[in-house]
Amino acid sequence: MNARPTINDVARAAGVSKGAVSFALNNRPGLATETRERILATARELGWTPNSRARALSVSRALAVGLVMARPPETLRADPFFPSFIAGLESVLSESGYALLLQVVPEHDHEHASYRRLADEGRVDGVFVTDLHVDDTRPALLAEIGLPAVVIGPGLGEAFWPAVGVDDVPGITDAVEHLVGLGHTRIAHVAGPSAMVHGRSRRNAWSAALRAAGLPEGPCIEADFSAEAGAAATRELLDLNERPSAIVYANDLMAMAGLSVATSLGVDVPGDLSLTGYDDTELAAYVQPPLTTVSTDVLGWGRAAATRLLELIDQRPATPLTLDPPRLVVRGSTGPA
Amino acid sequence: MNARPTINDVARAAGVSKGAVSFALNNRPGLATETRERILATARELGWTPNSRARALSVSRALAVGLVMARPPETLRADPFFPSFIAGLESVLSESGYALLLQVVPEHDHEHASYRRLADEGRVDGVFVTDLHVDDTRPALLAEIGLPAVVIGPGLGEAFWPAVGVDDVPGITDAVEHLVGLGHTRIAHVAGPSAMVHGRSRRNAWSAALRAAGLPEGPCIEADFSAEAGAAATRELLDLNERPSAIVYANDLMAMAGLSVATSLGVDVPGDLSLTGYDDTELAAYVQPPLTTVSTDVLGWGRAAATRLLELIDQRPATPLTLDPPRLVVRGSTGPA
DNA sequence: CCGGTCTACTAAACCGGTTTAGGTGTTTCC
DNA sequence: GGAAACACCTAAACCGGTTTAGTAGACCGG
Repeated sequence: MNARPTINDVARAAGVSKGAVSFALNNRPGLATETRERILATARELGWTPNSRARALSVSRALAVGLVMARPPETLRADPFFPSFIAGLESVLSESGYALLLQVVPEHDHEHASYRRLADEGRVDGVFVTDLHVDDTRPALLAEIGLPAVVIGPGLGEAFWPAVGVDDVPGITDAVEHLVGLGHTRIAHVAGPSAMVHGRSRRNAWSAALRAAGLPEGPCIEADFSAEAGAAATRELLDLNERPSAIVYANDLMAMAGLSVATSLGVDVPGDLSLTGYDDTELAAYVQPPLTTVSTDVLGWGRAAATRLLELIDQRPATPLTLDPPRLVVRGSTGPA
Repeated sequence: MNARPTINDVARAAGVSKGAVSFALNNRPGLATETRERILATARELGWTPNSRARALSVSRALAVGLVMARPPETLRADPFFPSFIAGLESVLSESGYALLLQVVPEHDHEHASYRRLADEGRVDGVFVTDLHVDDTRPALLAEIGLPAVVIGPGLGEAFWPAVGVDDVPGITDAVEHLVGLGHTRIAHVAGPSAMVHGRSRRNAWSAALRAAGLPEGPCIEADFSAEAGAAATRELLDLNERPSAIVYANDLMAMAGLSVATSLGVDVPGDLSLTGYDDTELAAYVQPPLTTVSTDVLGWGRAAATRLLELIDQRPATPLTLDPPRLVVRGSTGPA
């Protein structure tokens, strides 16, 4: 039944020692070419595959890396980020024989325990850290544990911490400039939580772009990336005495919810109000009017993050990684002021 | 640095043999209470944690299970299913000390190789199978390999294959009955791929519900669960000489895209046309009008699937699992005919 | 006082690989 | 011609647990 051949079986069949087989399989020097080939042939014949459990033990490596998602499932639910990101990670990891271990913890608090456990049990050789908070304590924890980690987030200098910079500044800047070009002067922002790095950085980018255009900072409402909060924020903005003529949202979900609110209040988009999102969700192109938004190369981030983490684990020097910059996709939700 | 204490260290510190420590930690009989407690105290003192690599090797178990997602990242992107499902899996797995291993393969073809590799390398003790196709060959493959597996999908008898039945019939039935109750007689369906089990089963449910109501089968267009296809299908339906007065979509994404198409064509929803979705995506409640849809307990499926798989792996008898049935959520997108 | 049973533990094998320390037999070099 | 160098391979230790076989000592009955 479970008679998967071991390295011992191969050794016996090839008439050599266990060690010789290991040498041959990892093509290390010290074997006659003829012997090496005989061993490899035997291994192939027997259908031998390495047992990663045994290997992991003997090389003191887990041959796996971890991704901890610390959010309530509800927030996770609509996130367009993870599936693509994971696909990107996987494309690199699987080629190096690494597996991806996933953990979901309901609350931020549990996350520390989660990382510690992964490390203590020797389940992973490194981890990815996403959704970085301002003053996040995880980097310190991971440094203390000595677990290689790559942070995925905007605007972190490589010097500060091994990170894959997912720079969202240019995307937001482009969106604001696009709106400015259309003649808008009152440009509002519906932000993500200011406690989160990517919430804050998008807000700062919006603010900086307005300043650069010589415009006053429009109203800004802090939300939490959810549809509900996006809808509420939009209602609030439309209730203002001096309505904004354009709103830059920190993600598509809030933008699409906002679009519905505007429509239901009889506000014409883009006639009376222009909207932009962020993420370029699949649905964004199919709402009415189609959403102008920022498309990002999440798959590419995944690949980059995985590449960097493997380099870190193997203590190789970091190779330069090129990430496609975010790209503004202009659709129907933005128009002249 | 990496001086995590091993069972040997504990043994030495407690002045006993390695085996005794193992006995104590797995509280097996054959140790004096006093000795056992001394060992446990020492282990606690030293901060010992089990090395799951070593354990995995010696018990010939991976202590991990796998989930293979075989879809192009684009399709994966907008899927509301996976994040919640994974959260459900994790809540059960982590309690049993199992890890979840994720694989993403770009095409369906690679999936077989993927499962085989996971099994051959001894990385997992079992797997979950989702997105079942009609005439899917994976169950046969997994049976051949001898890898425990749980299929997640609608309408599969437990007898046929260890499965967690995610029955979508009642949800679709409720939707159709709701529309019938509102006086609709021409009820169309925008289906998922008929090659996929959950595409087909939802279509059959729609068809059966109409028959039960004594209504003729309305037009049905096969799509692929994507926003683009949903929009196209809707356009096609609205172009018919005899327009349907209601459309039942196989998922929310297509329904929301369809809603936008209807709106842009000047068709009033729900005045001229009623629409229902499936999934109860976060955004569904925030489009205009809010989408009537079917809410499902994806988290619960995850928990159930994980529970069943662990039972299978441990060769324990299957406990009965209660799954919350899908629930129709009536919102603004449906109204009197 | 001796053989048998029971308790409480130890020693050692084992899981399936990797890696290091030898150990042959042949070649090389002075 | 003998020692050193080398190529090629084996034996055995090791990773950190689990598990089995075995043993020392206490206890018991006759």
